[in-house]
Amino acid sequence: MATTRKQGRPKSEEKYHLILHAASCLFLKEGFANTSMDTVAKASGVSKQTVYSHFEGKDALFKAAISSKCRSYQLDTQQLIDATSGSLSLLECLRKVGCQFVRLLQDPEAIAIFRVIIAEAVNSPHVATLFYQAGPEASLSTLSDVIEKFGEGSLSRDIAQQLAVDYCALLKGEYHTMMLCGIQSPLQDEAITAHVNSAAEKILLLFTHYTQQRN
Amino acid sequence: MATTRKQGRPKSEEKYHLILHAASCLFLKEGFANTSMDTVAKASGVSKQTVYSHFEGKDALFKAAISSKCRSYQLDTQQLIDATSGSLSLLECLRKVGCQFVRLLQDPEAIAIFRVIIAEAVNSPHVATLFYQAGPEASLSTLSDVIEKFGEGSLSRDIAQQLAVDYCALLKGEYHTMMLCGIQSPLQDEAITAHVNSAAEKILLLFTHYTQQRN
DNA sequence: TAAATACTAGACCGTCCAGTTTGATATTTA
DNA sequence: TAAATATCAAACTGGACGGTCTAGTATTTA
Repeated sequence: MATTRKQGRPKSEEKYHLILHAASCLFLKEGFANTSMDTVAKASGVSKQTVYSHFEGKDALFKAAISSKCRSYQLDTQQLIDATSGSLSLLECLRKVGCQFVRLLQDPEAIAIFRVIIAEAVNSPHVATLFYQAGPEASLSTLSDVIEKFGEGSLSRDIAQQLAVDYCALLKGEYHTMMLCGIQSPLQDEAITAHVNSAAEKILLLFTHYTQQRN
Repeated sequence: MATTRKQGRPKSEEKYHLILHAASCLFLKEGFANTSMDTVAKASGVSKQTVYSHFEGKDALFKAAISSKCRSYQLDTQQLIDATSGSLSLLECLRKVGCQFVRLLQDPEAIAIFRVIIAEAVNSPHVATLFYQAGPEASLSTLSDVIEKFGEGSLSRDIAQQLAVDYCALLKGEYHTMMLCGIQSPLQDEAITAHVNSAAEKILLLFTHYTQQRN
C-alpha cells in the first residue's frame, strides 16, 4: 500500500494553480464581493464546475487565494540574519531592513492584500489572523531578534521588541494610512532612502538611550 | 421674495436624519456591500421610496452617512490649544493629547469607519479623502501646532510636523493594525496610560535632541 | 377647495450571482 | 474493455438587491 492511487482521472494540479492564481488577482483587484465565481472560472480558462471540484465554495477559494499570497510577502529574514553576523553597524543594519520594509509597505499588491484583509476581517477572522502572523508578526519578530543581538545583553528582550515595533511604526508613519486610503502613491527611491535614514537615526537614538541607561 | 417656500408638503427633516442615522449604523456594522436599501428603509422606519426621495441612490447615501460620521470623530482641538497656553509642560501636554488620540484609535466605531473607508477607498476615493482630511490630517495639524509652540522658535515647522507624525505613529504602534485586522481588543485604561507615557517620553527625547542641536 | 408635493405599502423589473444539474467527452486504473 | 473520476459547456434554481412604479393617503401653500 505504498501508493494508494485513487481510481479514475486525477485532478489536474495545473488547473488548481491556474484557478488559485486567477482568484488571487481578482480578489485583490476587485475585492471579495465584486468577484464572482463565473469570472474566476473564465479568467482561469476552466469551467465553473472545475472550480467547484477544486474548492468547496467561494469562501474556501478566498481563504486559499489569500493564504497563498501571504506566503510571498515576507521580509527576507535570511538576509537579515546574515547582516547581523557580518560587519554592519546597527545603523546600517536598520537602514537595510528599513528599506526592505518600506518597499514592502509601498508595494501596490501588498496594499491590495491589506485592503482585502481589513475589509473581510469581520467575515473571515481566520484569514486575517493568518495574514497577520505570516506578515507583520513574522517581520517584527525577526527585527527584534536583530536589535536584541546588537544590544549584546544590555537590552532586555522586552525593550528590543518595543524598539522593533517603534521602528516599524516610524517607517509606516502617515504613508501607510494614506496609501490604504488611496491618497498617496508609492515614494520614489530617494524619498524612501531619506525617510528610512531619518527613522533609523531616531531608533538609534532611543537604542543608545536605553543601553546607556543600563550602565 | 424673502422666503420662496416651495409648494406642497415639505420633506421631513426628521426622516432625513432617521435615514442617515440608520444608514451610518448599518454601513459601519455590515459594510457597504452587505447593506441593502430595503434594510436601511426598514431600520429607519420609513418607506423605501422616501429613502430615494432624500438620497439619489446607494452611493449618495453612503457618502452622506460616512461624512456625517466623520464630523463626530476628531480630537478636541480646543482643549489642546488651551493646554499650550496653560502651565502644562510639553510632556504633560503630549500625555494629554496622546490619551485622547489612543482612545480615538481604539474606539470600535472609529475602527469600523476606518475599515469601511479602506474597503471602499477604490470605489469611493472622494469619501476616503474626505475622511482623511476630517480625521488624521486635522489631528496631525493641531498636534504639530502644539509641538511647534513648545519649540519656541528653535524648532522648524518641518521638524515639528515630523515629530507630530512620529508621535502618532508611535501611539498607533502595532495596536492599530491589529485592531483593523480584528485580532486585538481595546486596551484597558492602565495599559493606555502606560503606552502613552512610553511614547511621550520617546518623543520628548527626540524633541530635546532636535532643539539642542540648534543651539 | 385645488394644486403640489411627501409619504406609505407593496408589487414589480432586471440583473447579478452562488451553487447545482445534466449530458457529453476525456483520462486514468484495474 | 469497464469502472471511476475529471472536465466541459450550458442550462437552471433560488434568492438577493438596486431601483422604479402604482395607487392611495397626508400635508402644505395659494
